[in-house]
Amino acid sequence: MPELDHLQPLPREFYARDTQQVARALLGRWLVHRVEGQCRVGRIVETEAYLGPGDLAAHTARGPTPRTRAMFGPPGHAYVYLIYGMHHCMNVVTGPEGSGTAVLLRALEPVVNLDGACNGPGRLCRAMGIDRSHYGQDLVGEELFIAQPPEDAHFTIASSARIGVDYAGEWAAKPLRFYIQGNPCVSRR
DNA sequence: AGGATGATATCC
DNA sequence: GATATCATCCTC
Repeated sequence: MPELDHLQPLPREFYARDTQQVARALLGRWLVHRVEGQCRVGRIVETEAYLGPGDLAAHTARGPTPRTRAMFGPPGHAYVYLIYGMHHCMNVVTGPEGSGTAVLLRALEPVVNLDGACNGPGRLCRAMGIDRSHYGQDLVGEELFIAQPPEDAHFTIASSARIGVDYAGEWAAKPLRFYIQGNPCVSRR
């Protein structure tokens, strides 16, 4: 049983970097949600980078809208949205404020208190208990955050095209999905 | 392979 | 105000 009480949020500077760098750096770190008296923890094993206006696969491709306000906000906050009327997806906002960039969290390896599957962005949010009430929430905080795990395992990072963005023209093929090679919790494809 | 299910962006 | 679309998941 890991020492859950000692887990600390990564600092704002972690997120205020190049989005692809953050997407890679998030792999292997722990997503922590303190909710309903329990601490839910999953190890991030799959991410996708969304590079802001101009990235035709990004929600911010055509500039700010009411929905994407958080994604244009300061780094280290959550951008959560509802997709297909029933699934939530969680992103962490990256880069300088106003860049409209974020990293989608796509899959976790269960560590503590995760019931059911957590591979795939919708299942991840369901298992962690994340929904739109977390929209814009500061991840440099006590309730929902990302932490350095107590012990670091070595792994290899692989990349591929992002999933579900075939409509995005030449942006669909860019290798902006990152995952821990060989990890069984990575979503299919 | 197809349906669920509702918010959102973009049109009129 | 209408409608097409969607960074998905589950069942058939």
